[in-house]
Amino acid sequence: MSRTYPASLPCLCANLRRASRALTQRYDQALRPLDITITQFTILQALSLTGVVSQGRLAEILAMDSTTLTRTLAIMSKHGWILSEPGPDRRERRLSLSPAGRRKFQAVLPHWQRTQAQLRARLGPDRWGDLMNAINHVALAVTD
Amino acid sequence: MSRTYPASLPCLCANLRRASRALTQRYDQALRPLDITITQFTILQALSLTGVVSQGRLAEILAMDSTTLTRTLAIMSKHGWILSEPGPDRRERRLSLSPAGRRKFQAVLPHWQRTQAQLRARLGPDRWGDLMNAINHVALAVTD
DNA sequence: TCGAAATAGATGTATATACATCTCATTTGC
DNA sequence: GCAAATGAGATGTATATACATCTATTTCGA
Repeated sequence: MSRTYPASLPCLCANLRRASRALTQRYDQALRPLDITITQFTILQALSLTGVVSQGRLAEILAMDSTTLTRTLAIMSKHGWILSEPGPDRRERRLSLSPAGRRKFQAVLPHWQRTQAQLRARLGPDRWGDLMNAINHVALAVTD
Repeated sequence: MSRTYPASLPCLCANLRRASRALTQRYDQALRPLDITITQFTILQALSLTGVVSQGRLAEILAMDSTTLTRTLAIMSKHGWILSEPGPDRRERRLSLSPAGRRKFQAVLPHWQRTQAQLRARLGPDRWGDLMNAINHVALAVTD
């Protein structure tokens, strides 16, 4: 065990949560000057990939409770980044990026990219790829 | 991309956070009958491994802001699980498990173990080991 | 030695997260 | 066709998380 950091705890969840906190702090720090969090940027990115999508489906994609999304979308809507229209099924909200949301996404993109690139360089492309595979496999294994 | 779940987002942090949410939900669900969260159990486990430790050092071990720990420890202290005494340096708090904390940890341990074992079986021991390595490597790479 | 700088943790505030429960809309069984 | 069951999302509440700032203590430099 190093002075400042133990190699591992016995719990996979604890270790994953620790890595998640560390990474989140790093990304949030990089995005702070742009007044957006990695949580919010992730939603911009997801919407930019999916196009129009219901809140429930977006929650599924992010393995996030749909009611959590309600709160975060409220914050993002205050910034004018989100379009939310009732669908043909009028219980559901059909979400998409507003023009301001697209602009915001484009503005933040290079900062996000720089942060990813730094981390990728530090880990090496092999470890990076393995990591991406592994964590997505976990998410899958847990979800279904 | 499956119907209910996309293989991957382009952002490492987004994917790690997604896996973290999914895993946390799974562990929390398993521990719910015992009235404890995986966050709190992780602190019991960490204290059981370290013995007496300062709040700052514990925060370092968990890659968690020390002030975050203040809030979670307050909840755990209400349950009587935590001993907190001033150290020789009287700014710092020297934390350890109370007898009730040790009992709680022992009581929860088998439930945590069962959850881990299920997940490990599902992932396979190779993937499990790779995953543990990879995520701890990320935490290290980000932290120093 | 004494004042300045640094450090440990507490507190105020904002976001992130999920569950229980509620409302309203849709689907389903008869 | 209608009552019951289901489903989508909103709201109340509790925990998790971090940053800015504050207080109390310690350390450090002249």
